[in-house]
Amino acid sequence: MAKELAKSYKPSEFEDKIYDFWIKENYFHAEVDKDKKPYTIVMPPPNITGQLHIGHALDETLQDILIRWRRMQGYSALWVPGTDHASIATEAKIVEAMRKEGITKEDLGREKFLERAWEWKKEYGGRITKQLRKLGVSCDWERERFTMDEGCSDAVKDVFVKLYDKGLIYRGERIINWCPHCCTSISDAEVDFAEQDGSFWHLRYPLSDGSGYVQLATTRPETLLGDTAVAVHPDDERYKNIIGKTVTLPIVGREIPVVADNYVEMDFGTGVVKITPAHDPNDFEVGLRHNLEVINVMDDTAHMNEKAGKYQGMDRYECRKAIVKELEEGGFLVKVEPLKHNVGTCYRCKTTVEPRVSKQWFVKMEPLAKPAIECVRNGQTKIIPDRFEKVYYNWMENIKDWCVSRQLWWGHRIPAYYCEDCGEIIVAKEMPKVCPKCGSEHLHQDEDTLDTWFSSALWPFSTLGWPEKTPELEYFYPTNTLVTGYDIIFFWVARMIFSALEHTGEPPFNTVFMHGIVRDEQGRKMSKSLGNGVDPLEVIEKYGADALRFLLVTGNSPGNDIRYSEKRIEACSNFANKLWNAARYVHMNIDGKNVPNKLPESLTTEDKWIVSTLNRVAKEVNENLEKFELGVAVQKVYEFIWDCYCDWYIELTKARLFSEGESADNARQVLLYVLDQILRLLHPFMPYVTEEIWQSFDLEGEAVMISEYPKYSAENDYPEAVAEMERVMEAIRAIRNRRAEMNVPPSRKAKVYVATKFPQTFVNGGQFMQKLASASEVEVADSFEIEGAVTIVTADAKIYIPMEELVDKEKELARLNKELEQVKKRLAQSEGKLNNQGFVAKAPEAVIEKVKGQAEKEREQIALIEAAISALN
RNA sequence: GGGAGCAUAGCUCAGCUGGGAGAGCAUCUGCCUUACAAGCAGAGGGUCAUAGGUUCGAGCCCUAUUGUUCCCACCA
Repeated sequence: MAKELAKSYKPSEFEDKIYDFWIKENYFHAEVDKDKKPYTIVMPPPNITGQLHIGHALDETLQDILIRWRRMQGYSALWVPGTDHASIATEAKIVEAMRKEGITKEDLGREKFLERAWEWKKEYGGRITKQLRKLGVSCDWERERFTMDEGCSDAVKDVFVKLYDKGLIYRGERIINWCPHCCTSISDAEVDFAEQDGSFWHLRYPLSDGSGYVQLATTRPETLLGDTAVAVHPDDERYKNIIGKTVTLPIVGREIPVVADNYVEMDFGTGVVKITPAHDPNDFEVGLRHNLEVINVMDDTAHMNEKAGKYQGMDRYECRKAIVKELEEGGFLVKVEPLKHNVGTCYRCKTTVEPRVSKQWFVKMEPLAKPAIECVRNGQTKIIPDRFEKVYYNWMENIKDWCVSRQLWWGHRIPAYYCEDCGEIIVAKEMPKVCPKCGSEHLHQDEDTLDTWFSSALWPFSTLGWPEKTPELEYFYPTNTLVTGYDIIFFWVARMIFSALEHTGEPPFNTVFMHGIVRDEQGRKMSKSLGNGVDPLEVIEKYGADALRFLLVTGNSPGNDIRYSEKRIEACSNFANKLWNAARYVHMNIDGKNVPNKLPESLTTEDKWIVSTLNRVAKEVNENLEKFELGVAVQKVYEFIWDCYCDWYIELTKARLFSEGESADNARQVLLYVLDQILRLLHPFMPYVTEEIWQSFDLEGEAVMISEYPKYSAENDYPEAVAEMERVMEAIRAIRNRRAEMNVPPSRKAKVYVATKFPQTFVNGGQFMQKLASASEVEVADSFEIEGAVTIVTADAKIYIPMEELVDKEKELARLNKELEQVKKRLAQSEGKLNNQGFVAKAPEAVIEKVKGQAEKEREQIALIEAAISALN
């Protein structure tokens, strides 16, 4: 590893090298270790079809921060990576590729198709995990899993069989959402509703007895071909007399009944609804209640089928046009009005879904949902932020059965077998040799595969070896934290919870840490169609992974969206550069001097100040991380490094390092010690640059990533030194402030007189005032009688700077008066509180004391300023 | 129709259990001070959406209103 630091910070020159080093040393690997406490995260498996996008970057960064932090705290920290087979998405990609070659799935056949799919997986499946590595993720690659690997597939079969045996999986003919493009059923959760401009066609259906007609309206005239009734509300006086009669379906000529059903809203439209049980979920329900015939008029691709008569072969939208035309010609069309309405679309391909009756496998949800609700309600699993618990309950409490079968080939084939002779259905992990009922050898497996989410639902335990009782499962399960976006609560989080409870008897994780999505600079969702996506790999190339990670975590609060901006990432990169240069400063001062990495015996006030501040920051950062306030934690680390260490402490050491001796030696030790602690504190957030810097020093241990994370220690807390240092710092700031206001260049030094009740503090601090406040000399006493000087009043000191020619008496008076006003205002506030009976009676003691202290300081300041004013007059 | 989030400096956002409003960027001023000009030192800029309420005390808690984003359900 590098033993010296390059002149400038160039992340691209060392990030890959550092990652290889970690891998080579096997630091990411976690073992069952009874001497340590386990900490486990399972990675939400990215789709094998996927390319790394900024959303992954956010998700992985948050996980990596948590896992690195816990690892450094001494946990056996396991982060299980893996990928998802993504049945629909992957199959669609492969089919598309084949289409370009002019072949279809059917041309190839199932076997050959799957061979091709596995080939594809082999070629592209590793792409995304390679990209993940660029981010610096410290997951245990030895334990990488795939949802279709042997173990996960076994878990899937096991679960399916168990649920079936318990009666929680059944096969039935129901109305489901069908995607005519993907040619498969999809679950309710996979339907996205989108508002579309449509039309409302008002139609007239003649009564069969010739006594008139009923008028109704529809947004889907083509489904008329499948109508098997019209419905009215049972209490609707207008239509009481026609209930039980029949109407004759225009064009088709079929006689269909008028039924009465509560589903119809009297106030909407004409109060008459056409009923198409095969193509509308509500109509399907009505159909069940009235024993209506179900006539499916479309095929798999939403083209009209033989039931559509002369319209057979037409696409549903062509058919719509044709039907409308014919209705119009036949005098059945009353009017057309424009209408905005919500249309269900496939979440993968955005094609309008076609509700359709078909035979599918379902998971019975109610019995599974109950314990899953309880598990969150009683706090076994906590969702952060907790507002998402409401979303979770809402979904779980209104859940419908889950359609899990898919008419796809790529995925887990349903372990159900049918006897061709007696029709027996056998659900088992392996195909039986003969039918257990009739002994026939003619069996075949169900053609369908399972919803991708069926296997993802098992991910937290299937990846740890379940259903085998592995040592890993025993030790690392239940997992600790699940980090994911709020957009997949239903798809994934909810399903993992009920699956885990059902199959392992325990919740899959104790905390769900939700994050938002990454938006562009204008706050828009990043999407392919908008072309506003940011490629994380390009960002890494340009600014480094550390800067990207830092961007994603700063200002991040649980559950909230964040915006990406070029400006912000520059700021993050500048921060890494700042740290880099601070490290170079330390090198410059310690190289070749054999500086031990520990605190020296005797510490100066500024040493104690920086050590104490570090100590307190470490305490707070740990607390924030415990509470998943990662954005707050990183902010504190940032401020400590930039403001405390760089802008103050390093500057403070310059005076000491200027002259050699014990004080200089001690300063070197403190500089190094604090830098080491800083690198550890920052490491989970910016792993690469901290490691590169850490390795450039000769520190005890192998790597910062496996060093111990800083924590609070009482012995490193020096409250008095902190108070003293702050007095001096306040004075320095005040002097700088005045000089800046007066446009005095730093090169122009001036003698400084400090009148104070803390003489020793300012005598010690004098050297800093010389260095940092352009003082030529500092004199300290109880009081001074100085004419014609600039007067600066701080809480603990009255400072005079004689700069006669620069002092404009009028201006100085004006400034002092302004300051006097401000302090008086504050005093009035403080006294107001103290004179308030309620405040004194009810406020906590500490708060009252604080206000008293403030008031006292303010009175002193007022006296000092008034004295300065009268001295000028 | 039901629910949730957000509204704080010109911009993007923090603000932990109520106890004297913060950062980054932008703007302005002065500095190449031997780690860093990707920097240093300063300055200006806020009725914390509006109106009530609770409290000794509200950016924070409660109610209503407005604007905005999102989720769920879905009306034919």
